[in-house]
Amino acid sequence: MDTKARMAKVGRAGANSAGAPLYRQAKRELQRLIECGHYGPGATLPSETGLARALGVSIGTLRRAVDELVHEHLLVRRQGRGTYVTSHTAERFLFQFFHVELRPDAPLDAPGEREYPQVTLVDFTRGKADEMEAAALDRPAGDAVFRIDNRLSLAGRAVVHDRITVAAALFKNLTEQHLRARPGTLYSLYQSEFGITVLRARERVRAIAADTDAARILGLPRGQPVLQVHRIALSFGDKPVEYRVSTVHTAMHDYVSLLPQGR
Amino acid sequence: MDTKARMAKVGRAGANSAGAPLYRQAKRELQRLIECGHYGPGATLPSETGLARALGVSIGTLRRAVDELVHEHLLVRRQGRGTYVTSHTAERFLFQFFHVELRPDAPLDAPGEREYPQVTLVDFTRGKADEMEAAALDRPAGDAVFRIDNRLSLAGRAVVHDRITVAAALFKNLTEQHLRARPGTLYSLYQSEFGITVLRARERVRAIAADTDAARILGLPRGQPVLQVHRIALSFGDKPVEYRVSTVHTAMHDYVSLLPQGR
DNA sequence: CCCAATTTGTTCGTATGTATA
DNA sequence: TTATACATACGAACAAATTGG
Repeated sequence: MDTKARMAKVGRAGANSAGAPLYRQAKRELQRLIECGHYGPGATLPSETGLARALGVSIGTLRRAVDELVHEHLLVRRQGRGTYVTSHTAERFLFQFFHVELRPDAPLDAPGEREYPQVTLVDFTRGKADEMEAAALDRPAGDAVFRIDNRLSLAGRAVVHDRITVAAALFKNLTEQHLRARPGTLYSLYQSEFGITVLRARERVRAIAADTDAARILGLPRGQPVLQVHRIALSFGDKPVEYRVSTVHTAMHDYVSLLPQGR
Repeated sequence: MDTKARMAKVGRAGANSAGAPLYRQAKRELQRLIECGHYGPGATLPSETGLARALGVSIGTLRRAVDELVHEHLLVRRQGRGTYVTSHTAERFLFQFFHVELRPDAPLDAPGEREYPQVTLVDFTRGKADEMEAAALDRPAGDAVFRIDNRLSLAGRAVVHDRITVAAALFKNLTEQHLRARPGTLYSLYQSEFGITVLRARERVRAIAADTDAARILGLPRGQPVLQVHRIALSFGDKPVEYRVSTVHTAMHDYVSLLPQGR
Protein backbone atom coordinates (compact mmCIF):
# COMPACT_ATOMS: atom_id res chain seq x y z
CA MET A 1 0.00 0.00 0.00
CA ASP A 2 0.88 3.65 -0.09
CA THR A 3 -0.22 4.90 3.26
CA LYS A 4 2.40 7.58 3.15
CA ALA A 5 0.89 9.22 0.10
CA ARG A 6 0.10 12.92 0.43
CA MET A 7 1.59 12.92 3.89
CA ALA A 8 3.85 15.87 4.50
CA LYS A 9 6.97 15.24 6.49
CA VAL A 10 7.12 17.58 9.43
CA GLY A 11 10.16 19.73 10.11
CA ARG A 12 13.33 18.39 11.65
CA ALA A 13 14.29 18.85 15.25
CA GLY A 14 17.69 20.51 15.17
CA ALA A 15 16.61 23.66 13.43
CA ASN A 16 13.09 23.87 14.75
CA SER A 17 11.47 25.37 11.69
CA ALA A 18 8.00 26.20 12.98
CA GLY A 19 8.99 27.07 16.52
CA ALA A 20 6.64 24.40 17.82
CA PRO A 21 7.88 21.06 19.13
CA LEU A 22 7.99 18.24 16.66
CA TYR A 23 5.19 16.27 18.31
CA ARG A 24 2.88 19.23 17.93
CA GLN A 25 3.75 19.58 14.28
CA ALA A 26 2.98 15.92 13.85
CA LYS A 27 -0.26 16.41 15.74
CA ARG A 28 -1.31 19.29 13.53
CA GLU A 29 -0.49 17.28 10.44
CA LEU A 30 -2.65 14.42 11.67
CA GLN A 31 -5.40 16.85 12.57
CA ARG A 32 -5.21 18.32 9.09
CA LEU A 33 -5.49 14.89 7.49
CA ILE A 34 -8.59 14.17 9.53
CA GLU A 35 -10.14 17.58 8.93
CA CYS A 36 -9.68 17.39 5.18
CA GLY A 37 -11.30 13.97 5.12
CA HIS A 38 -8.24 11.93 4.25
CA TYR A 39 -9.17 9.92 7.33
CA GLY A 40 -12.91 10.12 7.77
CA PRO A 41 -15.01 9.37 10.85
CA GLY A 42 -14.52 5.80 11.94
CA ALA A 43 -11.48 5.30 9.72
CA THR A 44 -8.58 3.17 10.87
CA LEU A 45 -5.27 4.97 10.92
CA PRO A 46 -2.09 3.27 9.76
CA SER A 47 -0.10 1.63 12.53
CA GLU A 48 2.02 3.79 14.76
CA THR A 49 5.22 2.56 13.18
CA GLY A 50 3.77 3.27 9.75
CA LEU A 51 2.57 6.74 10.70
CA ALA A 52 5.86 7.55 12.36
CA ARG A 53 7.75 6.55 9.24
CA ALA A 54 5.35 8.46 6.98
CA LEU A 55 5.63 11.62 9.05
CA GLY A 56 9.37 11.23 9.48
CA VAL A 57 9.31 11.18 13.26
CA SER A 58 10.19 8.60 15.87
CA ILE A 59 7.59 6.31 17.31
CA GLY A 60 7.75 8.07 20.66
CA THR A 61 7.08 11.44 19.10
CA LEU A 62 4.23 10.04 17.04
CA ARG A 63 2.71 8.48 20.13
CA ARG A 64 2.82 11.78 21.93
CA ALA A 65 1.00 13.49 19.07
CA VAL A 66 -1.66 10.79 19.07
CA ASP A 67 -1.91 11.03 22.86
CA GLU A 68 -3.09 14.61 22.65
CA LEU A 69 -5.59 13.87 19.91
CA VAL A 70 -6.96 11.04 22.02
CA HIS A 71 -7.35 13.38 24.98
CA GLU A 72 -9.29 15.73 22.73
CA HIS A 73 -11.57 12.87 21.69
CA LEU A 74 -10.54 13.12 18.05
CA LEU A 75 -8.95 9.67 18.06
CA VAL A 76 -9.46 6.49 20.02
CA ARG A 77 -6.88 3.77 20.52
CA ARG A 78 -7.62 0.14 21.05
CA GLN A 79 -4.77 -2.13 22.02
CA GLY A 80 -4.24 -4.93 19.59
CA ARG A 81 -6.67 -3.39 17.09
CA GLY A 82 -5.54 0.00 15.98
CA THR A 83 -6.20 3.73 16.17
CA TYR A 84 -9.48 5.13 14.87
CA VAL A 85 -10.99 8.48 14.05
CA THR A 86 -13.79 9.17 16.51
CA SER A 87 -17.33 9.24 15.22
CA HIS A 88 -20.40 10.68 16.90
CA THR A 89 -22.04 7.78 18.65
CA ALA A 90 -24.85 7.96 21.18
CA GLU A 91 -22.24 7.10 23.79
CA ARG A 92 -20.13 10.10 23.01
CA PHE A 93 -23.14 12.40 23.00
CA LEU A 94 -24.15 11.14 26.39
CA PHE A 95 -20.80 11.57 28.07
CA GLN A 96 -19.37 14.61 26.36
CA PHE A 97 -22.38 16.69 25.32
CA PHE A 98 -25.36 15.78 27.48
CA HIS A 99 -25.21 17.10 31.00
CA VAL A 100 -28.66 16.41 32.41
CA GLU A 101 -29.06 13.64 34.92
CA LEU A 102 -31.67 12.37 37.32
CA ARG A 103 -31.37 13.99 40.75
CA PRO A 104 -29.82 11.60 43.24
CA ASP A 105 -32.56 12.37 45.75
CA ALA A 106 -35.37 11.93 43.23
CA PRO A 107 -38.32 9.90 44.51
CA LEU A 108 -37.98 7.31 41.77
CA ASP A 109 -36.45 3.96 41.10
CA ALA A 110 -32.79 4.42 40.26
CA PRO A 111 -32.49 3.87 36.51
CA GLY A 112 -28.79 3.05 36.44
CA GLU A 113 -27.06 6.38 35.95
CA ARG A 114 -26.96 7.98 32.55
CA GLU A 115 -29.91 7.63 30.25
CA TYR A 116 -30.16 8.54 26.60
CA PRO A 117 -33.04 10.98 26.11
CA GLN A 118 -35.97 10.38 23.81
CA VAL A 119 -35.89 13.20 21.27
CA THR A 120 -38.99 14.65 19.61
CA LEU A 121 -38.85 17.25 16.86
CA VAL A 122 -41.28 20.01 17.80
CA ASP A 123 -40.56 22.57 15.12
CA PHE A 124 -38.27 23.24 12.18
CA THR A 125 -38.06 26.63 10.48
CA ARG A 126 -35.87 28.78 8.31
CA GLY A 127 -35.24 32.39 9.26
CA LYS A 128 -32.76 35.19 9.76
CA ALA A 129 -30.19 35.26 12.55
CA ASP A 130 -30.88 37.67 15.38
CA GLU A 131 -28.12 39.50 17.23
CA MET A 132 -27.36 36.67 19.67
CA GLU A 133 -27.38 33.96 17.04
CA ALA A 134 -25.23 35.95 14.67
CA ALA A 135 -22.67 36.71 17.35
CA ALA A 136 -22.58 33.12 18.54
CA LEU A 137 -22.19 31.69 15.05
CA ASP A 138 -19.74 34.39 13.98
CA ARG A 139 -21.93 35.47 11.06
CA PRO A 140 -23.49 38.74 9.94
CA ALA A 141 -26.82 39.57 11.56
CA GLY A 142 -29.71 38.62 9.31
CA ASP A 143 -27.82 35.67 7.85
CA ALA A 144 -30.03 32.74 6.86
CA VAL A 145 -30.32 30.12 9.59
CA PHE A 146 -32.23 26.97 10.35
CA ARG A 147 -33.89 26.59 13.73
CA ILE A 148 -34.63 23.22 15.25
CA ASP A 149 -36.86 22.83 18.28
CA ASN A 150 -36.53 19.55 20.12
CA ARG A 151 -38.17 18.17 23.20
CA LEU A 152 -36.05 15.73 25.21
CA SER A 153 -37.64 13.27 27.55
CA LEU A 154 -36.10 11.18 30.30
CA ALA A 155 -38.04 8.34 31.88
CA GLY A 156 -41.12 9.49 30.01
CA ARG A 157 -41.03 13.08 31.31
CA ALA A 158 -40.32 16.13 29.18
CA VAL A 159 -37.20 17.58 30.77
CA VAL A 160 -35.35 19.66 28.19
CA HIS A 161 -36.36 21.97 25.38
CA ASP A 162 -33.61 22.64 22.83
CA ARG A 163 -33.71 25.60 20.48
CA ILE A 164 -30.93 24.92 18.01
CA THR A 165 -29.68 27.42 15.46
CA VAL A 166 -27.29 26.63 12.62
CA ALA A 167 -26.15 28.68 9.65
CA ALA A 168 -27.95 27.74 6.43
CA ALA A 169 -24.71 28.31 4.55
CA LEU A 170 -23.07 25.42 6.38
CA PHE A 171 -26.10 23.12 6.27
CA LYS A 172 -27.27 23.45 2.70
CA ASN A 173 -30.68 21.93 2.04
CA LEU A 174 -31.22 20.72 5.55
CA THR A 175 -34.79 19.42 5.68
CA GLU A 176 -37.20 18.20 8.27
CA GLN A 177 -36.84 14.76 6.70
CA HIS A 178 -33.13 14.75 7.57
CA LEU A 179 -34.04 15.29 11.18
CA ARG A 180 -36.89 12.83 11.35
CA ALA A 181 -35.16 10.05 9.46
CA ARG A 182 -31.75 10.22 11.10
CA PRO A 183 -30.68 6.99 12.73
CA GLY A 184 -28.23 8.41 15.27
CA THR A 185 -27.58 11.63 17.13
CA LEU A 186 -27.90 15.10 15.68
CA TYR A 187 -24.15 15.50 15.67
CA SER A 188 -23.71 12.28 13.73
CA LEU A 189 -26.11 13.75 11.17
CA TYR A 190 -24.01 16.90 10.98
CA GLN A 191 -21.03 14.69 10.35
CA SER A 192 -22.39 12.22 7.84
CA GLU A 193 -24.66 14.52 5.83
CA PHE A 194 -22.88 17.86 6.00
CA GLY A 195 -19.27 17.00 6.73
CA ILE A 196 -19.35 19.06 9.92
CA THR A 197 -17.55 17.66 12.93
CA VAL A 198 -18.44 18.93 16.38
CA LEU A 199 -15.36 18.65 18.58
CA ARG A 200 -16.28 20.45 21.77
CA ALA A 201 -18.71 22.93 23.25
CA ARG A 202 -18.75 25.90 25.57
CA GLU A 203 -21.71 26.22 27.90
CA ARG A 204 -23.04 28.96 30.15
CA VAL A 205 -25.89 28.37 32.57
CA ARG A 206 -28.37 30.72 34.19
CA ALA A 207 -31.75 30.62 35.91
CA ILE A 208 -34.83 32.24 34.40
CA ALA A 209 -38.58 32.12 34.73
CA ALA A 210 -40.14 29.78 32.17
CA ASP A 211 -41.74 31.68 29.30
CA THR A 212 -44.97 30.58 27.63
CA ASP A 213 -43.28 28.38 25.02
CA ALA A 214 -41.01 26.59 27.45
CA ALA A 215 -43.86 26.13 29.92
CA ARG A 216 -46.05 24.58 27.26
CA ILE A 217 -43.39 22.25 25.88
CA LEU A 218 -42.15 21.14 29.28
CA GLY A 219 -45.61 20.99 30.77
CA LEU A 220 -45.07 23.27 33.73
CA PRO A 221 -46.60 26.54 34.96
CA ARG A 222 -45.41 29.76 33.35
CA GLY A 223 -42.93 31.66 35.52
CA GLN A 224 -41.52 28.51 37.06
CA PRO A 225 -37.72 28.70 37.59
CA VAL A 226 -35.88 26.74 34.91
CA LEU A 227 -32.29 26.43 33.78
CA GLN A 228 -31.22 28.04 30.58
CA VAL A 229 -28.08 26.66 28.99
CA HIS A 230 -26.36 28.53 26.18
CA ARG A 231 -24.12 26.27 24.16
CA ILE A 232 -21.80 27.07 21.30
CA ALA A 233 -20.56 23.93 19.59
CA LEU A 234 -17.14 24.22 17.96
CA SER A 235 -15.48 22.43 15.09
CA PHE A 236 -11.88 22.47 13.86
CA GLY A 237 -10.07 25.69 14.58
CA ASP A 238 -12.75 26.52 17.16
CA LYS A 239 -15.12 27.47 14.38
CA PRO A 240 -18.66 27.80 15.80
CA VAL A 241 -21.14 25.56 14.00
CA GLU A 242 -24.15 25.44 16.29
CA TYR A 243 -25.83 27.73 18.80
CA ARG A 244 -28.17 26.02 21.19
CA VAL A 245 -30.32 27.38 23.98
CA SER A 246 -31.58 24.61 26.23
CA THR A 247 -34.30 25.05 28.79
CA VAL A 248 -34.09 22.47 31.53
CA HIS A 249 -36.82 21.57 33.99
CA THR A 250 -34.82 20.78 37.12
CA ALA A 251 -37.55 19.55 39.43
CA MET A 252 -36.34 15.98 39.04
CA HIS A 253 -33.07 16.46 37.18
CA ASP A 254 -29.77 18.31 37.48
CA TYR A 255 -27.33 19.91 35.15
CA VAL A 256 -24.11 18.06 35.92
CA SER A 257 -20.83 19.84 35.41
CA LEU A 258 -18.37 17.32 34.04
CA LEU A 259 -15.79 16.74 36.71
CA PRO A 260 -12.13 17.18 35.80
CA GLN A 261 -10.16 13.99 35.14
CA GLY A 262 -10.85 10.74 36.96
CA ARG A 263 -7.95 8.32 37.02
CA MET B 1 21.43 14.83 51.31
CA ASP B 2 19.24 11.80 51.75
CA THR B 3 16.32 12.50 49.51
CA LYS B 4 15.76 8.81 49.01
CA ALA B 5 15.05 8.24 52.67
CA ARG B 6 11.75 6.53 53.46
CA MET B 7 11.05 6.14 49.78
CA ALA B 8 9.79 2.70 48.91
CA LYS B 9 11.06 1.18 45.70
CA VAL B 10 8.14 0.16 43.50
CA GLY B 11 7.88 -3.31 42.05
CA ARG B 12 9.88 -4.48 39.08
CA ALA B 13 8.56 -4.70 35.56
CA GLY B 14 9.14 -8.27 34.47
CA ALA B 15 6.96 -9.94 37.07
CA ASN B 16 4.36 -7.22 37.45
CA SER B 17 3.69 -7.69 41.13
CA ALA B 18 0.77 -5.36 41.74
CA GLY B 19 -0.95 -5.87 38.39
CA ALA B 20 -0.72 -2.16 37.74
CA PRO B 21 1.83 -0.69 35.34
CA LEU B 22 5.06 0.51 36.89
CA TYR B 23 4.38 4.20 36.17
CA ARG B 24 1.14 3.96 38.10
CA GLN B 25 2.85 2.35 41.04
CA ALA B 26 5.36 5.17 40.98
CA LYS B 27 2.50 7.65 40.76
CA ARG B 28 0.76 6.15 43.76
CA GLU B 29 3.97 6.20 45.73
CA LEU B 30 4.44 9.88 44.95
CA GLN B 31 0.83 10.56 45.81
CA ARG B 32 1.30 8.78 49.11
CA LEU B 33 4.37 10.85 49.93
CA ILE B 34 2.42 14.03 49.27
CA GLU B 35 -0.67 12.89 51.15
CA CYS B 36 1.31 11.91 54.25
CA GLY B 37 3.00 15.27 54.25
CA HIS B 38 6.49 14.12 53.33
CA TYR B 39 6.22 16.71 50.58
CA GLY B 40 3.92 19.47 51.79
CA PRO B 41 2.10 22.13 49.80
CA GLY B 42 4.56 24.27 47.89
CA ALA B 43 7.45 21.88 48.48
CA THR B 44 10.07 21.32 45.82
CA LEU B 45 10.44 17.71 44.76
CA PRO B 46 13.83 16.19 44.08
CA SER B 47 14.94 16.35 40.49
CA GLU B 48 13.49 13.84 38.06
CA THR B 49 16.73 11.91 37.88
CA GLY B 50 16.88 11.84 41.67
CA LEU B 51 13.28 10.72 42.04
CA ALA B 52 13.69 8.08 39.37
CA ARG B 53 16.73 6.67 41.15
CA ALA B 54 15.02 6.81 44.53
CA LEU B 55 11.95 5.00 43.23
CA GLY B 56 14.00 2.54 41.23
CA VAL B 57 12.41 3.36 37.88
CA SER B 58 13.69 4.87 34.67
CA ILE B 59 13.44 8.55 34.00
CA GLY B 60 10.78 7.99 31.35
CA THR B 61 8.60 6.02 33.73
CA LEU B 62 9.03 8.64 36.44
CA ARG B 63 8.08 11.37 34.01
CA ARG B 64 4.92 9.56 33.06
CA ALA B 65 3.92 9.25 36.71
CA VAL B 66 4.55 12.95 37.25
CA ASP B 67 2.64 13.76 34.05
CA GLU B 68 -0.54 12.30 35.47
CA LEU B 69 -0.15 14.09 38.78
CA VAL B 70 0.36 17.34 36.90
CA HIS B 71 -2.83 16.73 34.92
CA GLU B 72 -4.63 16.22 38.21
CA HIS B 73 -3.27 19.55 39.49
CA LEU B 74 -1.39 17.88 42.34
CA LEU B 75 2.00 18.89 40.96
CA VAL B 76 3.27 21.69 38.77
CA ARG B 77 6.42 21.63 36.70
CA ARG B 78 8.54 24.60 35.78
CA GLN B 79 11.28 24.13 33.25
CA GLY B 80 14.66 25.04 34.62
CA ARG B 81 13.30 25.34 38.16
CA GLY B 82 11.84 22.09 39.35
CA THR B 83 8.65 20.25 40.23
CA TYR B 84 6.44 21.55 43.05
CA VAL B 85 3.51 20.37 45.10
CA THR B 86 0.50 22.51 44.23
CA SER B 87 -0.83 24.84 46.88
CA HIS B 88 -4.20 26.55 46.95
CA THR B 89 -3.62 29.98 45.51
CA ALA B 90 -6.27 32.49 44.49
CA GLU B 91 -5.39 31.63 40.92
CA ARG B 92 -6.21 27.99 41.34
CA PHE B 93 -9.46 28.76 43.09
CA LEU B 94 -10.48 31.03 40.27
CA PHE B 95 -9.78 28.61 37.46
CA GLN B 96 -10.58 25.26 39.00
CA PHE B 97 -13.26 25.96 41.60
CA PHE B 98 -15.02 29.21 40.77
CA HIS B 99 -17.42 29.00 37.88
CA VAL B 100 -19.27 32.30 37.94
CA GLU B 101 -18.48 34.89 35.32
CA LEU B 102 -19.88 38.13 34.04
CA ARG B 103 -22.38 37.60 31.24
CA PRO B 104 -20.87 38.48 27.87
CA ASP B 105 -23.92 40.56 26.99
CA ALA B 106 -23.97 42.41 30.30
CA PRO B 107 -24.51 46.16 30.01
CA LEU B 108 -21.22 46.97 31.75
CA ASP B 109 -17.65 47.81 31.00
CA ALA B 110 -15.77 44.60 30.28
CA PRO B 111 -13.61 43.95 33.35
CA GLY B 112 -11.07 41.67 31.64
CA GLU B 113 -12.54 38.20 32.04
CA ARG B 114 -12.16 36.40 35.35
CA GLU B 115 -12.44 38.34 38.55
CA TYR B 116 -11.72 37.18 42.07
CA PRO B 117 -14.82 37.68 44.23
CA GLN B 118 -14.89 39.76 47.36
CA VAL B 119 -15.90 37.41 50.15
CA THR B 120 -17.87 38.46 53.24
CA LEU B 121 -18.58 36.15 56.15
CA VAL B 122 -22.28 36.39 56.92
CA ASP B 123 -22.70 33.69 59.51
CA PHE B 124 -20.78 30.94 61.26
CA THR B 125 -22.48 28.28 63.39
CA ARG B 126 -22.04 24.84 64.81
CA GLY B 127 -24.81 22.28 64.45
CA LYS B 128 -25.82 18.75 63.55
CA ALA B 129 -25.73 17.37 60.03
CA ASP B 130 -29.09 16.97 58.31
CA GLU B 131 -29.81 14.13 55.89
CA MET B 132 -28.35 15.86 52.83
CA GLU B 133 -25.22 17.05 54.58
CA ALA B 134 -24.60 13.68 56.19
CA ALA B 135 -24.98 11.85 52.91
CA ALA B 136 -22.75 14.31 51.07
CA LEU B 137 -20.01 14.20 53.69
CA ASP B 138 -20.30 10.43 54.15
CA ARG B 139 -21.02 10.77 57.88
CA PRO B 140 -23.79 9.63 60.21
CA ALA B 141 -26.80 11.93 60.36
CA GLY B 142 -26.64 14.22 63.38
CA ASP B 143 -22.85 14.38 63.27
CA ALA B 144 -21.37 17.66 64.45
CA VAL B 145 -20.72 20.12 61.63
CA PHE B 146 -19.68 23.70 61.10
CA ARG B 147 -21.67 25.88 58.75
CA ILE B 148 -20.19 28.87 57.02
CA ASP B 149 -22.32 31.42 55.21
CA ASN B 150 -20.47 33.63 52.77
CA ARG B 151 -21.59 36.36 50.44
CA LEU B 152 -19.52 36.74 47.28
CA SER B 153 -19.50 39.98 45.36
CA LEU B 154 -18.31 40.73 41.85
CA ALA B 155 -17.85 44.28 40.67
CA GLY B 156 -19.50 45.48 43.87
CA ARG B 157 -22.67 43.42 43.43
CA ALA B 158 -23.68 40.52 45.66
CA VAL B 159 -23.85 37.60 43.25
CA VAL B 160 -23.36 34.36 45.17
CA HIS B 161 -24.42 33.05 48.55
CA ASP B 162 -22.42 30.06 49.77
CA ARG B 163 -23.69 27.78 52.51
CA ILE B 164 -20.70 25.61 53.37
CA THR B 165 -20.86 22.56 55.61
CA VAL B 166 -17.83 20.68 56.95
CA ALA B 167 -17.52 17.92 59.52
CA ALA B 168 -16.39 19.19 62.90
CA ALA B 169 -14.36 16.02 63.34
CA LEU B 170 -12.14 17.02 60.42
CA PHE B 171 -11.92 20.70 61.32
CA LYS B 172 -11.28 20.62 65.03
CA ASN B 173 -11.61 23.98 66.75
CA LEU B 174 -12.47 25.88 63.62
CA THR B 175 -13.40 29.39 64.75
CA GLU B 176 -14.83 32.50 63.23
CA GLN B 177 -11.41 34.09 63.75
CA HIS B 178 -9.86 31.53 61.42
CA LEU B 179 -12.26 32.61 58.72
CA ARG B 180 -11.96 36.33 59.28
CA ALA B 181 -8.19 36.40 59.64
CA ARG B 182 -7.26 34.09 56.77
CA PRO B 183 -5.00 35.68 54.21
CA GLY B 184 -5.86 33.48 51.23
CA THR B 185 -8.71 31.35 49.99
CA LEU B 186 -10.84 29.08 52.11
CA TYR B 187 -9.20 26.04 50.62
CA SER B 188 -5.76 27.35 51.49
CA LEU B 189 -7.01 27.67 55.06
CA TYR B 190 -8.20 24.06 55.00
CA GLN B 191 -4.75 23.11 53.84
CA SER B 192 -2.55 25.18 56.12
CA GLU B 193 -4.59 24.98 59.34
CA PHE B 194 -6.23 21.58 59.11
CA GLY B 195 -4.04 19.58 56.76
CA ILE B 196 -6.95 19.00 54.42
CA THR B 197 -6.26 19.16 50.71
CA VAL B 198 -9.12 19.74 48.30
CA LEU B 199 -8.24 18.09 45.02
CA ARG B 200 -11.41 18.29 42.95
CA ALA B 201 -15.14 18.85 43.18
CA ARG B 202 -18.36 17.47 41.78
CA GLU B 203 -21.11 19.97 41.03
CA ARG B 204 -24.80 19.70 40.19
CA VAL B 205 -26.84 22.71 39.13
CA ARG B 206 -30.56 23.41 39.25
CA ALA B 207 -32.95 26.35 39.12
CA ILE B 208 -35.10 27.32 42.08
CA ALA B 209 -37.07 30.27 43.36
CA ALA B 210 -35.06 32.36 45.79
CA ASP B 211 -36.08 31.75 49.40
CA THR B 212 -36.20 34.50 51.99
CA ASP B 213 -32.60 34.10 53.13
CA ALA B 214 -31.12 34.05 49.65
CA ALA B 215 -33.29 36.98 48.59
CA ARG B 216 -32.11 39.03 51.53
CA ILE B 217 -28.45 38.24 51.14
CA LEU B 218 -28.42 38.73 47.39
CA GLY B 219 -30.71 41.73 47.50
CA LEU B 220 -33.40 40.49 45.15
CA PRO B 221 -37.13 39.80 45.38
CA ARG B 222 -38.24 36.56 46.98
CA GLY B 223 -39.32 33.97 44.42
CA GLN B 224 -36.88 35.22 41.80
CA PRO B 225 -35.30 32.39 39.77
CA VAL B 226 -31.75 31.69 40.95
CA LEU B 227 -29.19 28.97 40.36
CA GLN B 228 -28.51 26.47 43.07
CA VAL B 229 -25.17 24.67 42.85
CA HIS B 230 -24.51 21.62 44.99
CA ARG B 231 -20.81 20.95 45.37
CA ILE B 232 -19.00 18.13 47.06
CA ALA B 233 -15.29 18.83 47.40
CA LEU B 234 -13.06 15.76 47.46
CA SER B 235 -9.65 15.05 48.92
CA PHE B 236 -7.30 12.10 48.50
CA GLY B 237 -9.08 8.86 47.77
CA ASP B 238 -12.16 10.85 46.79
CA LYS B 239 -12.93 11.44 50.44
CA PRO B 240 -15.61 14.17 50.74
CA VAL B 241 -14.46 17.07 52.92
CA GLU B 242 -16.88 19.87 52.13
CA TYR B 243 -20.51 20.19 51.10
CA ARG B 244 -21.46 23.52 49.64
CA VAL B 245 -24.75 24.85 48.37
CA SER B 246 -24.29 28.00 46.33
CA THR B 247 -27.09 30.29 45.32
CA VAL B 248 -26.23 32.36 42.27
CA HIS B 249 -28.00 35.47 41.07
CA THR B 250 -27.69 35.14 37.31
CA ALA B 251 -29.16 38.42 36.15
CA MET B 252 -25.71 39.71 35.24
CA HIS B 253 -23.60 36.57 35.61
CA ASP B 254 -23.41 32.99 34.34
CA TYR B 255 -22.37 29.67 35.70
CA VAL B 256 -19.66 28.61 33.27
CA SER B 257 -19.09 24.92 32.70
CA LEU B 258 -15.36 24.40 32.36
CA LEU B 259 -14.73 23.43 28.79
CA PRO B 260 -12.81 20.23 28.13
CA GLN B 261 -9.12 20.63 27.23
CA GLY B 262 -7.80 23.58 25.28
CA ARG B 263 -4.46 22.93 23.61
C1' DC C 1 27.09 40.36 30.18
C1' DC C 2 28.44 35.93 30.00
C1' DC C 3 29.26 31.42 31.85
C1' DA C 4 28.35 27.25 34.21
C1' DA C 5 25.40 24.28 36.78
C1' DT C 6 20.87 22.49 37.42
C1' DT C 7 16.31 21.14 35.98
C1' DT C 8 12.67 20.19 32.97
C1' DG C 9 11.35 19.53 27.86
C1' DT C 10 12.01 17.11 23.48
C1' DT C 11 13.59 13.48 20.42
C1' DC C 12 15.53 9.41 19.33
C1' DG C 13 15.81 4.27 19.39
C1' DT C 14 15.27 -0.48 21.27
C1' DA C 15 13.26 -4.26 23.73
C1' DT C 16 9.52 -6.52 25.65
C1' DG C 17 4.59 -7.16 27.30
C1' DT C 18 -0.32 -7.58 26.20
C1' DA C 19 -4.51 -7.64 23.50
C1' DT C 20 -6.74 -8.78 19.14
C1' DA C 21 -7.83 -11.12 14.95
C1' DT D 1 -0.32 -20.37 16.41
C1' DT D 2 1.05 -16.51 14.22
C1' DA D 3 1.07 -11.87 12.93
C1' DT D 4 -0.12 -7.23 14.00
C1' DA D 5 -1.05 -3.36 16.84
C1' DC D 6 -0.85 -0.73 20.86
C1' DA D 7 1.27 -0.43 25.86
C1' DT D 8 5.07 -0.28 28.84
C1' DA D 9 9.85 0.36 30.17
C1' DC D 10 14.46 1.61 29.57
C1' DG D 11 18.14 4.93 28.60
C1' DA D 12 20.87 8.26 25.89
C1' DA D 13 21.54 12.76 23.94
C1' DC D 14 20.49 17.34 23.32
C1' DA D 15 17.46 21.72 23.75
C1' DA D 16 15.58 25.32 26.54
C1' DA D 17 14.72 27.80 30.79
C1' DT D 18 16.39 29.31 35.18
C1' DT D 19 19.59 30.62 38.65
C1' DG D 20 23.74 32.18 40.67
C1' DG D 21 28.38 33.49 40.24
